[in-house]
Amino acid sequence: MMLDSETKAVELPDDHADELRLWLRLLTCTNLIEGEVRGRLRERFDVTLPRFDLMAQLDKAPDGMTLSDVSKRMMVSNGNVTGLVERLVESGHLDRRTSETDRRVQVIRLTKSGRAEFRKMAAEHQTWISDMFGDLSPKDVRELMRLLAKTKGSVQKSARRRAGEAR
Amino acid sequence: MMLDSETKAVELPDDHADELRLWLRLLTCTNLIEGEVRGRLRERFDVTLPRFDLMAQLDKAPDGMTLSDVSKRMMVSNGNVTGLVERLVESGHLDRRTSETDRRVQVIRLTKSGRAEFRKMAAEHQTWISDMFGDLSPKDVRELMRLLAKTKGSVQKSARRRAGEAR
DNA sequence: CCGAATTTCTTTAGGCTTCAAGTAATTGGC
DNA sequence: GCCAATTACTTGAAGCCTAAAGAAATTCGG
Repeated sequence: MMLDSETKAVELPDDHADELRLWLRLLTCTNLIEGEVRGRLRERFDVTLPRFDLMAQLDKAPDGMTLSDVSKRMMVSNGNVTGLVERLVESGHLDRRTSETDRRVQVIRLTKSGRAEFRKMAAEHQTWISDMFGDLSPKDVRELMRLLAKTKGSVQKSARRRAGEAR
Repeated sequence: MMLDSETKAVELPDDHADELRLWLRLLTCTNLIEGEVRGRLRERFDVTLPRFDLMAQLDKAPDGMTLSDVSKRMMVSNGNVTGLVERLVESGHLDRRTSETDRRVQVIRLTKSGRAEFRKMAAEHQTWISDMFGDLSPKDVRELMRLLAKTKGSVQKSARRRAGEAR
């Protein structure tokens, strides 16, 4: 049983409604943006969001990444990455080779043309995002960054608590 | 952003990097929470998140909803709802009938047992969310709500601009 | 009334995603 | 060296999801 050492003096009688509303609003915002990005990527470049995300990871790693690295970074399952990579190699965006030192490991990189194509997409993508956040002042942006960082930490702590319980 | 290795890396004057970082952080937070909720729903109730979300919509509508209503509320495609509803009717959680006044329309409701099961899940779900946001003060929560509302408005405005352009 | 346009839902094809089980390669204790 | 455990990835089954095309019912202008 988990006990919080920092006990709040008075907790309102189990009112968790605010947090729930916050979560729903967070989800709505993300879905709105994600849907918009998805649609624009398809419309402008005929590419899916997962493909774009994978290429974005690889663009930051000139020496390539293993499938496990990608899986962790993208927070998706291993099997998922296998399929995604398969299709991107097929279409010539990715290059894949078995590691010299560990034959279990597959190292993937962007091909030259894959990288060029990604850079074009990324530049436009960034302007879309900037446009979508257009109404927020620089101060709003900073404040949101701060609060989301705090949120992330809080969620991770909670997730660790749960993972710990499962022992 | 880095340019081609042959070219010199240049920071463009109109820098949108902050907004991009904000978007990535927002996405990370949402994914973390969503993944956690997904895992707990599966573990505790052997139910998927989309099923839970659909039941949540119906719980708020005692008189039922049409598939189109659900589709709009959940921000997913029509065809998606068709399949989701099919499986939930199959499992006895939902009741589905054709509207008396318009035979194109399907009205779906929670069954008695479906509602009971949902209420149990929802109660626990709310405590998970509350726990995950546990490190945020009431003031943080309010501030996040405010900023996300502003963000939502900004994104919708941008989306309308795009939709308008497509004429 | 008639037919064109619209609305509601379903179907289809393809892709994404997870979990769980399986295979292959490596590591580490003995 | 040997073999059990671990790690990296793949496969398979099921479900989720979208866009696009299609079917059925309704609405509305003329």
